[in-house]
Amino acid sequence: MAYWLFKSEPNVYSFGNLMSEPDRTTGWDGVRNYQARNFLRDRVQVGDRVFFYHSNADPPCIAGIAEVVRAGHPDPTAFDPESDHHDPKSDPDSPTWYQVAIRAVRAIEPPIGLRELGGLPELAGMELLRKGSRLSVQPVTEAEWNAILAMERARKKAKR
DNA sequence: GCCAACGTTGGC
DNA sequence: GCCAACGTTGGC
Repeated sequence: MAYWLFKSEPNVYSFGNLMSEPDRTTGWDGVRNYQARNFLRDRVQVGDRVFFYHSNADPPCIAGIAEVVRAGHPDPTAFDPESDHHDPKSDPDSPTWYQVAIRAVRAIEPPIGLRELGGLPELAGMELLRKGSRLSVQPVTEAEWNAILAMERARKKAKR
């Protein structure tokens, strides 16, 4: 099992939106970056865990955890002229863009802000924290994943 | 709103 | 293949 971080702007699609879906599941469509596409197509597997990150939010934060319920398959919005993500150059016989399906596992409440993450020494090499990082689907190491969950537990404990 | 960092496009 | 111009991302 591998770990990932998926970015979404909450005013477009939030973790709350995912929780409200039938079966709390959605297709992660609309990714139009080749590096992110390669991860979705080739690397993300059923059972992998995902941090759901809110970008362009106040504050930017990890808002929840999801699991992958379907591995990479062609993104149907690329072929839909009505979609904002329509790509007329993508050939259905050789699709350019891929999606996976994810299901919400649980919210992280309150969310863990980017600034909190920046204070964790274990995350010094994390892609999310790299200046200028824009990758919307990014791998998370097991050490990074565990450090973030440990911070969440420590926070709960401190509140009691 | 600003702007740095980044990815893509297209002329050459 | 180079690289300038452009559009986008995303924190602040």
